[in-house]
Amino acid sequence: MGEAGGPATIKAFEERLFEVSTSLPKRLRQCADYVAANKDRIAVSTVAEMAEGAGVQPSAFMRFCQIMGFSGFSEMQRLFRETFVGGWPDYSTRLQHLREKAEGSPSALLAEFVEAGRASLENLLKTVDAHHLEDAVAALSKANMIHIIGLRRSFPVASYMSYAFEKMDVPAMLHSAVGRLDSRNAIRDGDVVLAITFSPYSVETIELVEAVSARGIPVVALTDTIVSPLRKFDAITLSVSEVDFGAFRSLSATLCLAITLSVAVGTARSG
Amino acid sequence: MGEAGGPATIKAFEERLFEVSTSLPKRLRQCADYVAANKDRIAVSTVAEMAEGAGVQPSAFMRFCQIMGFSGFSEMQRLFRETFVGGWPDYSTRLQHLREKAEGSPSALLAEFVEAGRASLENLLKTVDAHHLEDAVAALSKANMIHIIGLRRSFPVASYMSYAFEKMDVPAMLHSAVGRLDSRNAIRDGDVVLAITFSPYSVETIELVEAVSARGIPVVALTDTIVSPLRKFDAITLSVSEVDFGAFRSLSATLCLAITLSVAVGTARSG
DNA sequence: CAAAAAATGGAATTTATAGTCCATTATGGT
DNA sequence: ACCATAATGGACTATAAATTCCATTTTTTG
Repeated sequence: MGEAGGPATIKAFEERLFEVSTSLPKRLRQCADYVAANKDRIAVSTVAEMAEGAGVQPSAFMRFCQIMGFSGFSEMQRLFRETFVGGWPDYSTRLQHLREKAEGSPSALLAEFVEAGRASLENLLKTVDAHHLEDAVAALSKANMIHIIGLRRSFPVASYMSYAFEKMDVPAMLHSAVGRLDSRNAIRDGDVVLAITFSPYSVETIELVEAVSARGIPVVALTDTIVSPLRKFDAITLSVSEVDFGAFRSLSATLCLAITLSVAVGTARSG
Repeated sequence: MGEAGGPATIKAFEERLFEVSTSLPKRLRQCADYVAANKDRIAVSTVAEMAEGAGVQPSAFMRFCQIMGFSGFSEMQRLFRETFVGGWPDYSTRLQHLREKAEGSPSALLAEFVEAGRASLENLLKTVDAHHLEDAVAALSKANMIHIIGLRRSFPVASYMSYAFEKMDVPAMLHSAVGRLDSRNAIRDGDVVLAITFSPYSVETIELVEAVSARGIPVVALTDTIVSPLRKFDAITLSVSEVDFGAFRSLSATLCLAITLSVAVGTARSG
């Protein structure tokens, strides 16, 4: 205990965490990352729980506490328990509070979007058709190459899937329409097109689907409702309905479905 | 009520507390009063501390817990600790199990991602700093031009914000590094840079922030934890921690914050 | 490529805390 | 006022958690 004692405030704690985080071996870095993302849990967890969360041994977590400047876990925990005072109402109380009291402020807006996102996610589970999802995974898994098209509002989803496929060594090409270059001739037999479009639907996407569909190329479509124009073509359609707030959508549900599709295809291919 | 276990929710706890409070001897009533006024402390205190606060012996407090329907203090405390962290039992371990368990079933995978997304959203609401958010909105609202940079995994977020700003007539430029063109000279005095980066952090983004930061251009950063390298620079930092699956994140919380920021800036400018 | 240093995992140990028991004190009824 | 009953305080025990130690593995360095 010759140590003058570790950080005395959460702010100091964060600074120390950052300072230390640059030069840390594997396991201790895991501790740092987990702690950074779950500071609120320190107050109510045991070393064993924190260690498990970080995916390390309790003793490793202890070493981390010491590196942070504390004598051990208990001392670190004390900091968080004391700072905890009376704050932290639960989720629903806080949400309500933000909505009413902070009306017009960015925080209130955040509360609305969070709520819309949550509702969309819950809805997604109810509406997604398990068979269609499996069919989509099967089709994409068999493809020589996956051609992803999604423009404007759908572009974030398309680019995200492109990133995910790349990371999993799934051959995929993102059709981004940069410079109005049309790359539809890159689509060959044995390939599959993954089309993403939401109202208002991009004509470019519809056109592309129409063209490849006529050639007998399988199409998997990620779209909003059943009335989507992509329905006309003989595509495996996955529909997501986002709850929107004002004129904007948070895309939570769509991205959730997108990542699921990506990971499922990735594992199906490697397995 | 069967002795099979005490109240399972905070609400049930409060009801039981009220129900019981009418017929209680002196010391136990002290316990009830103290608990009613300090519910939040239960999660982070020991019996001894609670007893001292209530002005009774630890054994008296134990009896109180039993009268409330719990087997002892630990069981009562568990209720409060769990509702505090949101009820999720160890995500990283759960997702690890998912690897083996949900293989072959895309629907199960979807359910997990939905759940992860929901948890991330709840967590976002709890952890976002209202002041930083307001500062970020203020800074971006004053900008002549907003320069958005976000590569790889962050690119979907960057492109989404770019789309949203465009729709709201907010002057914004997406720095996409297409063709390795470096457009940092487009950034002028009076502009603001909005940098988005998540672990593993893109060097291009860090470099850009470093360069413009030195020139005195304000930077708003959207990043994951406080360990992010963007911390070094004098930026307004908004951090989001997303529950991830291997190398993948559903981005639900991140996009939610992104759209909030966009809409807040959009309305602040037009108002 | 071998030796040294650092990092790690797991078991052993220590400490703190919850939970129990019983003698003593207060309370209410006859 | 006395007995019966309930409530209380404090010491004791069991249990769970924090912390330490050391053998083993991994990484670095000459």
